[in-house]
Amino acid sequence: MPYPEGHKLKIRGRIIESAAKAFRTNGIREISVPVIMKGAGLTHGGFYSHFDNKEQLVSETCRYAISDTIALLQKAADQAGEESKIDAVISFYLSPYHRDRTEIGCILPALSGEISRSSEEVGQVFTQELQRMIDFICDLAKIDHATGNAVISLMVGTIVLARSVSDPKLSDHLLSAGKQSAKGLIENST
Amino acid sequence: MPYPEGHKLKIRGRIIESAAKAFRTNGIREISVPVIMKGAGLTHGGFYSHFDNKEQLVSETCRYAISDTIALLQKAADQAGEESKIDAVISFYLSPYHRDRTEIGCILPALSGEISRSSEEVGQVFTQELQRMIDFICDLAKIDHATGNAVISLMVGTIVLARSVSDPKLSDHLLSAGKQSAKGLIENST
DNA sequence: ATTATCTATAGATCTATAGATAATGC
DNA sequence: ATTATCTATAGATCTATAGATAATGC
Repeated sequence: MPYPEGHKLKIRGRIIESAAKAFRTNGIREISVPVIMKGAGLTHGGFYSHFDNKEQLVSETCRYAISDTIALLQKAADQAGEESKIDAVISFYLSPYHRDRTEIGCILPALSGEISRSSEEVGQVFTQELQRMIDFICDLAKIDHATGNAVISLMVGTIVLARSVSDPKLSDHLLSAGKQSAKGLIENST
Repeated sequence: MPYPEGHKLKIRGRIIESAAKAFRTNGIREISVPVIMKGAGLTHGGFYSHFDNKEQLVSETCRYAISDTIALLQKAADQAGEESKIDAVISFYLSPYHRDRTEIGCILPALSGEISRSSEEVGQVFTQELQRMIDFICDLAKIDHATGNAVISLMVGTIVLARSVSDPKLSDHLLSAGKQSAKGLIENST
């Protein structure tokens, strides 16, 4: 067996990480395979020995990136007291920090538009991972699924708009209005 | 003066309409100038006598498309009784019909991701038009701006997710949860 | 000896431009 | 005579592939 055990898998992981970062910042269709490979320290020719095509990379990156975000939110929850875990998660998600750091942020607001125009396979991965994210929020806030769905929709929509708007004041207002209303939805359901 | 009065302006309008339809369905970066021009019954060479570049078309199309959506929502409001105007607007926006007809629907959920990566000029047009949409909702529901912001964010986020998800049942749940919560937010604010 | 990565390239786009042609009002 | 549109093309991408080269374990 040439090359160390799991070498290829490690490289594959690095390609996905590079893709996640590039997609989050620039969108899926705007980032080329050569750019992704360069981000992983490789040349573009080798890409096709790791993935069948770009679409397959998109779906694997989608899974990786949403898991990554759930872990990030979990960390925010872990740092808060029992009573305020869900508040901490919402406050982090709807913070200016998260709005401004697309390169490490949630892909739901950044890439949903493109994902809705992607293949069935990408849609299925997205659905699965979104479901996990909804469950995470419902468990944490101890709310029913209907409220959980609405809270996630509100969080995603708020970041979508806050990132699109060129007026910083309006953007901040969108964030704080979203935060207040998300917490309101949760309180009114329990 | 060759060609009838306002001929060029009419053609220009047709290019924007064609762009609006194509962008809504396929996204901005995925649609080429030749395809847009074909949709307007023209060849691609003439495009640059109407617009400086593709970016300029994007910003004009953005303004046109959001105005168009506000008019559509106004129509939904007009058809409802005084007490239920805002409900009619929310119900239309969060209907399966609107979710499934991206080609005539609101561009906020469809194109915000790409718009946040567009030029400053596009961002400004978007901001102005979003502001008009927020005002429209606030006036109609007689709510403060904070609640209006959250209601729009919730509406946009709900459609974004409902369109990305491959499971029709989850998609429907997202719509009805969004609808219920949007109405709840409005009731609790007045 | 075997596998991963790189080099080079085919073929298909894309935006944008220059110059030719067609369509109108005078 | 004047303006709008079309034809043709330059130059820069993009995805994907084929074959050469480099890197490892035996």
